[in-house]
Amino acid sequence: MKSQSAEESRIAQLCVEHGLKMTGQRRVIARVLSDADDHPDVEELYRRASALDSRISVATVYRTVRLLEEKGILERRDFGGGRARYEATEGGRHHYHLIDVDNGKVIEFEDPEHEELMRRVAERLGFDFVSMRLELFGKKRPQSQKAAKPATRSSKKGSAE
Amino acid sequence: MKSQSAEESRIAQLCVEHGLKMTGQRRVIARVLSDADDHPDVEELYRRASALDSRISVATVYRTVRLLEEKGILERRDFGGGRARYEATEGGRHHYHLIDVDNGKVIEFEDPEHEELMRRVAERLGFDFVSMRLELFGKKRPQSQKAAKPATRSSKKGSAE
DNA sequence: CTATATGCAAAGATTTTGCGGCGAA
DNA sequence: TTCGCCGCAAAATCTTTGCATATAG
Repeated sequence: MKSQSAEESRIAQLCVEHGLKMTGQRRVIARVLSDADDHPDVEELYRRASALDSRISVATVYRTVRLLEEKGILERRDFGGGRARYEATEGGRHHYHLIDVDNGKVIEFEDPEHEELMRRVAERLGFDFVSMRLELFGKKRPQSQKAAKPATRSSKKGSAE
Repeated sequence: MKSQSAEESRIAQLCVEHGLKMTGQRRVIARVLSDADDHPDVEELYRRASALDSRISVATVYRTVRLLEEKGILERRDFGGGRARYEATEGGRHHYHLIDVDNGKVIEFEDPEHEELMRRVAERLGFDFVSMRLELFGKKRPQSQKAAKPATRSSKKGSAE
């Protein structure tokens, strides 16, 4: 969802700043991550990366997301379903996730005062705030339309939201 | 959290209320869960349950926690490390978790106004609040000795907390 | 040139499931 | 008696790793 240009993607730049070698594969994965505005799991990242360059293996995707997570460039999410999902770390404001318990859809929302609140909590407990994870689960309020689909717990091929 | 008596554990009672058969194994697992004041993973639950009754298999533990989670009796947590951890759903106030990024220790904290805040967020987005998950990651502040010591307990490396 | 990365496949780790037998209600 | 539950082990997932080769810096 960002610059489709030929220049380095935002995440590729971060990789360089962190002293990582920019191989072809890594550059492609970085671009996929930079362009994503959802929360793809490894399988989905692999699919998207493969579409751009077929010389990429899943192992590399796993190694890359792991590395980027360690560097703080990526954040891992768990929305249930057993697979880790990733999204780029944001610089300033964070956003959180509301998961529709009926269909697993993820809605992002912001809450500016939230992080400040958590910083204070951390401080009160004697910690420096590093990051946070907030997931809200809700049921769509039945005001206007469609009946909720059964809460399918085993979405094998959900890909991303 | 601690009725070591011969009567049904709190969770066992909930099982009955939900129409589940109370087999010997299930009763033991229910007791282990009722007595736990940490966040055991399946392996740890299996260990504790086995100590009370050796005729229990891991498969049953997996099946049980899954069932109880579906019934809303248990909540699954993900503190990183790849394994799901469980804790009993609380009736009234909720507590949240602060994870020490340096050693993985988990500290519980409360924040009464928090749930109300989240209820309002959900409402604003057109949802009814179902539940939430909040994990805060922090680094222990080295400086001020007077920093409030966490009034909660923490854990060990391997199995639970 | 050397430290990193990668592919591939095998190994790990965690969780689920098929099936025959058992037991709670 | 009936239907749910259990143990066992195989299988399904998801993720990591050993090793030989390739390549960025």
